[in-house]
Amino acid sequence: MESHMRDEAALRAFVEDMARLLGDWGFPRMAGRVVFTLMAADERSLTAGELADRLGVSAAAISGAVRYLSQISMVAREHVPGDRRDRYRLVDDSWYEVTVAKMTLLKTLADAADVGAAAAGGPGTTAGARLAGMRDFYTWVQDRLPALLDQWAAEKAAKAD
Amino acid sequence: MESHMRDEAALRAFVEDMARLLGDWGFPRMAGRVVFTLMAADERSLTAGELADRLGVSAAAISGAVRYLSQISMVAREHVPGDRRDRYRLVDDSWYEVTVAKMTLLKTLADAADVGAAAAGGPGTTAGARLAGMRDFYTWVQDRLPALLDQWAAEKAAKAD
DNA sequence: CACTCATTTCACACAAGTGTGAAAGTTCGT
DNA sequence: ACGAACTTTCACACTTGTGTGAAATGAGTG
Repeated sequence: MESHMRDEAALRAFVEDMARLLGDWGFPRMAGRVVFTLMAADERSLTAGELADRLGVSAAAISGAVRYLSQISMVAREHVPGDRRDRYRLVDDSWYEVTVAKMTLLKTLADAADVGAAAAGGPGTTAGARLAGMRDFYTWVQDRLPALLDQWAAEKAAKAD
Repeated sequence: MESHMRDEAALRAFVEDMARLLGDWGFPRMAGRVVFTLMAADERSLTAGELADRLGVSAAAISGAVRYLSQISMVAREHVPGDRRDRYRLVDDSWYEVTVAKMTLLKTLADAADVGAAAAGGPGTTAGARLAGMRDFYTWVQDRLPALLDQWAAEKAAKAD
């Protein structure tokens, strides 16, 4: 049946697309490739060698990428005793986690805007009022995001029944 | 009164911080500096020369930045007749607009995930199900963002009464 | 302990982005 | 039309990120 056929060429293109997309957003390209190779894998985990093979890149590139991804808790390293190879596994819902993590940017923006508003002379000045407005917007959005994400989790759980 | 004093040094630091922050997210640094110099200005608009002076950068750098910012509709160029200098003004709520614009990324991500899910063999496969989950998440968030932003606009309008 | 396979580190090449100075192009006032 | 003020374009230097091959390190096996 067609719907159960893996289109390897299309998947490679997909991985590359996503890596480029994340790359535009400041995410290291190779790390993006690794994440989406794992996403696109039917196996639960892959070795560094498998990742290198599927991506056609050097072992060194994989090494750097998985180190980065481990640090930010996006992949887990599984050391199987009795095997020289480490296995790498995606942390559950890692793209969800990434999204959440990226949202800390909102707090950073809000904080910076607050500092700027004060430096501009407070809300009594044109610039101060403008920067305070920016701060309020990002603060407001940030405050409401957790509830939004909870709602997603709840709907997903309901669907799974 | 202290609260009406501009702290120029702190504002320059603020501008640089924000530019670096946006830079990490794929936004051109100099364009970021220009945006936040305008945000931090009490004047409604600034000339290229004023921007260059305040930032301590070359006129060429300003030229490139405002061209970029005009293209993405973040600053408006105001050509005052009888004056050789162009004036640059922030489009209202431009940081809000930027945020909204960036959210188109969610659709791009969802679309790419959909393609990936199909290439992986559909929801019957491990990878296909995983990618479909990613697609569903981004689609869901994207669907709910407009309402969230409308709510902000409504609350802001209510406060302004 | 020596052997072998897997991973990491390192120096390098290559590509992309960033900002500058100088020259060229525009626009207004006279 | 000329000159002055302002802006844009261009070639260059500098920095940063990216991935490679080769050497070094680490881990299991006989």
